[in-house]
Formats: sequence, C-alpha cells, structure tokens
Amino acid sequence: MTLPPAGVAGYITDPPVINAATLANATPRQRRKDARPQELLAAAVDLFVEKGFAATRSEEVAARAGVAKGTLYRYYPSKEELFKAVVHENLGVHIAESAALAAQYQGSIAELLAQMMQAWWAKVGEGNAGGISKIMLVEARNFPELAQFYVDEVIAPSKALLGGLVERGIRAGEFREVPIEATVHMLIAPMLHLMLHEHSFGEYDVCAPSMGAAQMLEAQMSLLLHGLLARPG
Amino acid sequence: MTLPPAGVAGYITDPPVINAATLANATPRQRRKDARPQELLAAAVDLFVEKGFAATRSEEVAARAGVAKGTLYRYYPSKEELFKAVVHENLGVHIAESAALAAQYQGSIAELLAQMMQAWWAKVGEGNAGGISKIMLVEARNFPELAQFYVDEVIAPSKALLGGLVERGIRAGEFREVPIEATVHMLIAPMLHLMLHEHSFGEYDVCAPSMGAAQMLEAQMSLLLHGLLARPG
Amino acid sequence: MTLPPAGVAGYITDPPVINAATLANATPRQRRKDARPQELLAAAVDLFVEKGFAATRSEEVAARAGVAKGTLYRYYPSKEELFKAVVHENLGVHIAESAALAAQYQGSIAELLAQMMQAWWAKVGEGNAGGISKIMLVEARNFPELAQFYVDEVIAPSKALLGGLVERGIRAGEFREVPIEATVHMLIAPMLHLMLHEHSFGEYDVCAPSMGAAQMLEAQMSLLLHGLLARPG
Amino acid sequence: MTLPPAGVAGYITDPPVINAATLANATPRQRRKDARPQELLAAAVDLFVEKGFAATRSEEVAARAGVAKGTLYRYYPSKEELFKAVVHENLGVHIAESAALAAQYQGSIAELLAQMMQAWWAKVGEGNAGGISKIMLVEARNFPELAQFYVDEVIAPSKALLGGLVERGIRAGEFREVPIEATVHMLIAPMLHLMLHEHSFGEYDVCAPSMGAAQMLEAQMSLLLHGLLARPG
DNA sequence: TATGAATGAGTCTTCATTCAT
DNA sequence: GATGAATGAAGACTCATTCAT
Repeated sequence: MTLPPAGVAGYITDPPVINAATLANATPRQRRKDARPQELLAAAVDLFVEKGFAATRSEEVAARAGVAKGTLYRYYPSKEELFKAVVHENLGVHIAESAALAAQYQGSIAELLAQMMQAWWAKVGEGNAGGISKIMLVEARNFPELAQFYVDEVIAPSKALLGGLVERGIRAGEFREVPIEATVHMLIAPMLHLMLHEHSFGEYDVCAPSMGAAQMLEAQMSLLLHGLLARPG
Repeated sequence: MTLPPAGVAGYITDPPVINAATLANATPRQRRKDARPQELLAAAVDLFVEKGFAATRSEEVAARAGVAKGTLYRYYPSKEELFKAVVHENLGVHIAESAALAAQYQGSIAELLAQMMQAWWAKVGEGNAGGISKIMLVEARNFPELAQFYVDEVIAPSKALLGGLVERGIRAGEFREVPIEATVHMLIAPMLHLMLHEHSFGEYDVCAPSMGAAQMLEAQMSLLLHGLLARPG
Repeated sequence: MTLPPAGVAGYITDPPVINAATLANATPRQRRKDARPQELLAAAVDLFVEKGFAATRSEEVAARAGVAKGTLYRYYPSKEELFKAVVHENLGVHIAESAALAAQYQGSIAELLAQMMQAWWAKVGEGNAGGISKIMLVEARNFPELAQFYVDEVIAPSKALLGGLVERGIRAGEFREVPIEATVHMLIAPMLHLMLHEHSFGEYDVCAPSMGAAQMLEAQMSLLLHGLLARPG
Repeated sequence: MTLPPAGVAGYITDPPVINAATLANATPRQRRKDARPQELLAAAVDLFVEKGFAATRSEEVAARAGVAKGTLYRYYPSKEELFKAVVHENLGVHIAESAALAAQYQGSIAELLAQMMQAWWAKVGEGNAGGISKIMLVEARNFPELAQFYVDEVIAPSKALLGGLVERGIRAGEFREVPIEATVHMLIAPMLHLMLHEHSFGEYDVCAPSMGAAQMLEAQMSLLLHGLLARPG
C-alpha cells in the first residue's frame, strides 16, 4: 500500500494503520471498529458526489455506513474534516501514485499520457471519485479551507506532474514547442469535462454519449495529438 | 440591441421592453420599477456564481439589488424562477444569437469557431455569466427542474450549434473525418474548464494563469486545430 | 330600510347614505364610487366565509371587488374594520329587523318561531352570511375586539329576542314551563349547526344531507316542539 | 386504561406503549422521551383550541411542552400531522370507545343517549378536546387534508353511532317514527353548540350560562325527548 | 465506545399596510 | 381619489453538532 506523501500524512484524520499482526489479535468487534473509517469514507464519497458537500446531511452518511449520527463524529470531528479525508483518500493518493510512476517511466511521453488518462479514468473517473472535482468547483468559494486543501492536495500536484511530462516531451523532440500551461489545460479539460457531464447531466437524453467514455477519451486524446486540420501548416 | 429569437422570447418572465418613448413619459418611480428585473438579475448572477444556487440567500440577492426581501418576490415568484431567468438572460440569449450568426456565415469554419470562442469568452466567460455553468454542475442533481431547464436552454442548443459546424467543416473538406461528438466536446471543454477554474480557484496562486484567458483560449484552439505532434501521422 | 339600532350606528364605517336625490345628480363615476363600499362588502363576505378572517388576504378582497389593494384601505382602515362592517351588514341588520317584527307580532309563538327560523335560513343561512358565525367561533380568541363587536351586535340581541319569545309562549300557556335559556339554545343550535355543517363539510359525502335544509329545519323544529318520545310522560 | 380498538390503533403515530416493566428499566432520559408525544399532544390541544390550527405557531407548541422548536419535529413531521394526532387522541379514540360500549348495551336507548351525552361532555366537552370541533369548522376549507381526516375519524363514526341508536329506539318502539338524520343532528347540535359557545364566547358576560353545562345538557336532552309543547298533538 | 435525543441558528416565503405618483 | 410598488415582520421547517446515557 502506497503511503500518502509525507507532507500530507497526518493532515487529516488518517485511518488507523492495520497490518497482519493487529488483525490476528483483533476480536471481531475490534475488526469492525478498525474498518469504520473506511466504511464512513465510502458512504461519504457516494453521498458527497451525489448531492454536493453542503446538501449532504451528516446523518445520512452515518446511516449509509450503518452507524448512528453521533458515531460519525467520533471519527471525523466535522463534516469538513470528513470531506478532506474523502479528497485525500480518493484523489490525493492516486495522484501521488501516478507521480511516482511517471518519475521512473522511460519511453514515449505521448504514450504515457494516453495510458495515464485511461488509468485515471479507470480509477477515478469511472467510480464516484471523479465527482469530487465537481463538488469542489462549486463549494470552493463557500468553504475556503476546503478549497485550499484541495489545491494543495490535488490541483498543484496534477499540474506539476503533467507540466513536467509535456516539458519532457518537448525536450525529447517528441512534441512541438507548445506552451506548457495551455497544453496541460488541454490535457486535463477533456477528462474533467467527461466526469462533470457524466455526474451532472448523464441522465439527460441530449447528454447521453454516443460512445463509451473510454472511446471518447481515446478519440479526444488522438484529436489533441494529431490536430483537427487535414493539412496542418 | 439584438432581440432574442421569437422561439425563446417570453419563455420566462421577460423584462418589459423599454424604449426612449416610454422613458420620456415615465415617472421616476415607474422608471425604477422597469429597471428592477434587470437589477435583480444582475445581483442574482453575481451571488449565484459566487456561492451557488442553494447557498445564495434570497434576501441577499434583494439586498444587493437595493430592495427589501419582499420586493424580490414581486418580480420572481421563487428562487428557482429567479435562477431560470438568470440562465436565460445570461446564456440562453447568447446561444440563440450565436446560432443565428452561424446560420448566415460563409467562410472558413475553423475561423468561425475561433471567433465564436473569443466572442463567447468576451460575452460570457469574462463576466460572471460563465460561472453559471459551474453552478449547474453541482446543483443539477439536487434541483432536477433547474437541470432540465438548463439542458433545454443551454446544453442542447450548444451541442446542436457546434455539432452542425463541425459537420459543415467536414463536408467542406476543411476538417478531417473526425467523430462529431468527441470534437464538440473538445471544443467546449477548454472554455468550460477555463471558466470553472477562473470562478473556483482563480484566486489561488498555483492556479493563476501565466497568460491571459484570451491568449490561453487562442493557444488551445490552435493546439486543437494543428495537433500536438510535430510529425503527424 | 331599517336603520341599525342607535347604539351601533356609526360604530363602524357606514356606507354613505344614498337616496334618489343624490343619485339623480351623480355622474356615472360618482355612482360607481358610491357603490364601492357595498361592492367591497360583498366581496369580503364571500371570501371571509370561504377562508376565515385570518386566511383571507386583503388584496384578494380588493381584486374581487375590482379595485386595487390600496383602494380598499380608503374605505376601511384595516381588515378588522372591514370584518366588522361585514358582520353588521349581514347579521346585525337582520336581527334588528326580526326584533322589530316580533315586537308587533300577535298570535302563536310556536308559529312565529317556525316562521322566523325559515326566514332566517332564507336570508342568512342560505347565502354566505351564515358562514360569518362560523368564522367568529374560531377567530374570537385571536381577535378579541372582533369578538366583542360580534357579541354586542349579534349574540346579545339574538338571545334577547328568542328568550323574550319563549317567555311570552310560557306566559300565554302555549309552552310548558321550560327553562328559558336551555330552550333558547335549543332553538339556535340546530340552525347554527346546519350552517356550520353546510359551510364546512358540505362537500363531503358522509355529510351530504338526505333532505333539503329547509325540510331539515322544519323537522328539527317539529321535533323540538313535539318531543322525541312516543308516550311523553 | 382502555386501549383503542384494534381498527384504530396505529392509524397515526401512536405513542409507545409504556408499562411498569419498561419504566423500571428505563433511564431517566428514556423515560422523558417516552412521555414526549403525550406532552406535545397536550400542549398542542390547548393551543390549537385556543387559537385555531393556522394561528398556532409550532414553536409555541414546543415551548409549552418544554422543548425546543426542533424537538417537536422529531415526533411529528409537520404541523398537520400533529393536528391529526390530536384529533385521533382526543376525539377518535373516545368515539371508538363509545361505539364499543353501545354495541353491547342492553336497555333503554333514551337512557343510553342521555348517559352518553353526559359521558362525552365529561371526557370531551369539559376539557379542551371539545374545542377541536370548533377548529375544524373553520379550517376545513383551508386544509382539505385535515378535513378529510376529521370526517373519516370523527364525523362519520359519530353519525353512524347515533343513527344506529335512534334506529334501535324506533324499532324497539321506544321512539316515535322520527326521521333518523334530523334526529341525529338534534342530538349532536346542542352539545356542539355548548362546546362552541364555551370555547369561543365563554368569557363574555351575555354568554355566561345561568346554569352548569351538565344541567344545560340534561335540560336540552329532556326537552328533546319530551317536546316543547304542553299539549302535544 | 456508541447512541440518538435535543438544540437553535438559519432560510424561504407570505401578506397587511404604507405612500409616492 | 386611485393605484400598486415597496416594505419587513412573522412563521414552518432543516440540520450540524452536542452530550447524557
């Protein structure tokens, strides 16, 4: 299991570290208690993504996790802290992993980018986790502390990661001399857009995609790589 | 002032049409009354964009428009209707205008698309109006009636408009035989992303763009048109 | 036209006295203005009876009378005063008339009572006026000033009138030596009950009377006069 | 304590059944919780009867029961449901009991009716419960759902009960061949009238009864049974 | 440790009444 | 006189959080 980067660990209520030794000694009840934070987190992602931060009632989170209202507060001192934990567990962790992967990667950057997109979609976009970005967009203004946490935990690392890769691509002569930042945006935007759409208007007919999300992503990536014009220049 | 196309006008409470003649005859009070809907709408966009639909208190909208709580309800029967009016006035109207423009346009589609993006950014993205899309993303699930209205008024027309243009481009041999829908997404996504970012994380340093939004848009458009690869194929 | 008893006249905003002379000189507009109070009163009874005092919106009264909200307040300084006027016009006046009639009546008291009941039903019960009693029952506690007015204007005179008649019947040997007050109650109750029912639960099936109100009243009166027992003793 | 007949129990949120065993085990807090519904109901009757349904503020009910605003809503999901519970507990239950009693009664119907009236007065009329009928009369039009509930729970059963008794009296040769419905009305009206009066105008001098309510009821009953005329015919 | 009863601040909406025109 | 735009007090209901058990 990849540990969260040192700078972040402990910032939020980390779930108790569980290993074979502790599990062996644990009574069933103990085991259940140890699983609580994860169960609460799982319930929380679903609900936060479905309704947003403000509109999610803490009691509902507790109920979905099968505990009483008060119990939630024993693990996370407030709804805000719960949300932070959700962000960390569902996005922060994955970004850190990707960064580690990219650091040791050798080969075509275009290929790495394409793979990364697909991996991200599989891990984040497809599940509920993708919706978290959506929430942050709206709640950022209303909950500045949450926004700051999200920037530090998600946005900044993502930009650093992708920006670095584009740079590598240019230095390696694989990419044209494109402006880094705009390109990073172009890389992030399609997936973000896809997730937003899926989570917000997925059920409306006009918005129903004519192709699967993975194909859509692939097509968009190819489009970005090769350009739209028939005779570039 | 371009009037909204007939099909849209009257859909929601349109502000009374005001012209020089009526203004000349109007008493100060009358004049004030006629301006109310616009004043309220202006206050509403700002607040909705800043805080989201649910988090915006109707009283605050009234206050910002310089009237009492009750006055708001003389013009818009509920917060939901107020929001619909905001959507129509700030997005619906512009889309309808763009559609009209596109219909009679002759020339390079790529150029039209680029111009359109810049025009949209100027009219919608730069002001607060762009933030409305952001709101809808999160509130869609919690306020289905609003979502439906937004789909009908904004999403469906936009897609139809852009899809039609891409098709024209392909038929004219200007574009490659790209998949329509994915391309439309690629056209919308960057601007949406830009607006989202600006409205949600604009004030955070990491997110501060190194270039102006217009330049960013232009770069993205160019990227999309020419592709990222140096040696396409 | 019978004038209201001196003690009451002027207590409430009396409608301007109109006679042939004034009408002859009046312009159409003047005539309309003179009719205003009556039109407002008519609108008010209907609405008060339908919804009760508190639940009736003053704007609605004005609208039904075909005038603007503000105009109502030119004739009646508040909703309470409007209600008083309604009580006086629809109940007070009729009671006063009946009292005058009874005073000069010669003959069977039982017959007079029966006639009176029918007459009241025709004038008050059948129209909307009857519902006013209903309203007072509930609003009495919430609007003490209204209650006091109603007691003075309606309850006290009615009791005095009927009590006097029962007494006359006993003195004349027409009635048994029954307790006055209980008997008065027995005289009032059925009609009140009928009105209440009609106005409150008339539309519910279980409450739909199997006979007309007039017949019902007659039957009840006869019942009261002759008793329920087959072999009284 | 007589339990409500099976058919009625559970119709609305019944208070939890409390017996010696549960009380012994209960913590103070538990004990307090179990009593809440009854305390709230008691506060509610008083206020509803005093001010009517619409004019009673839910916060006031809570305050009188000694709890906070929000607590009320833990037990009754809305003011309407609270009112229904009040109707059921204070009228519905008693009517069901009376019906059960009447079913197994053997003897003079006239006597049973007289006893029933006295019993009702003692249980319902004397306390605040009687005032509920008063409220319904006015609020019926404004709150149709409440009206329907009242008709089903109170009016229909009452009419069925009394109608059945009058019929039995006639069949047994105890009563004259009177019209059933009119007679039922005559039976209900006096008590209703008494309750209405007491609750609405009881504090006004003219309305102060010269005799106790019980005596009044007895006199009215006797009047009804024997008739008003000295020489019936 | 887990529970869930209790709290009360917060928000939309209505409506009697006023008053500038 | 007549109008109707504007006001703001009032009231039902929600929900994050606390704390006695």
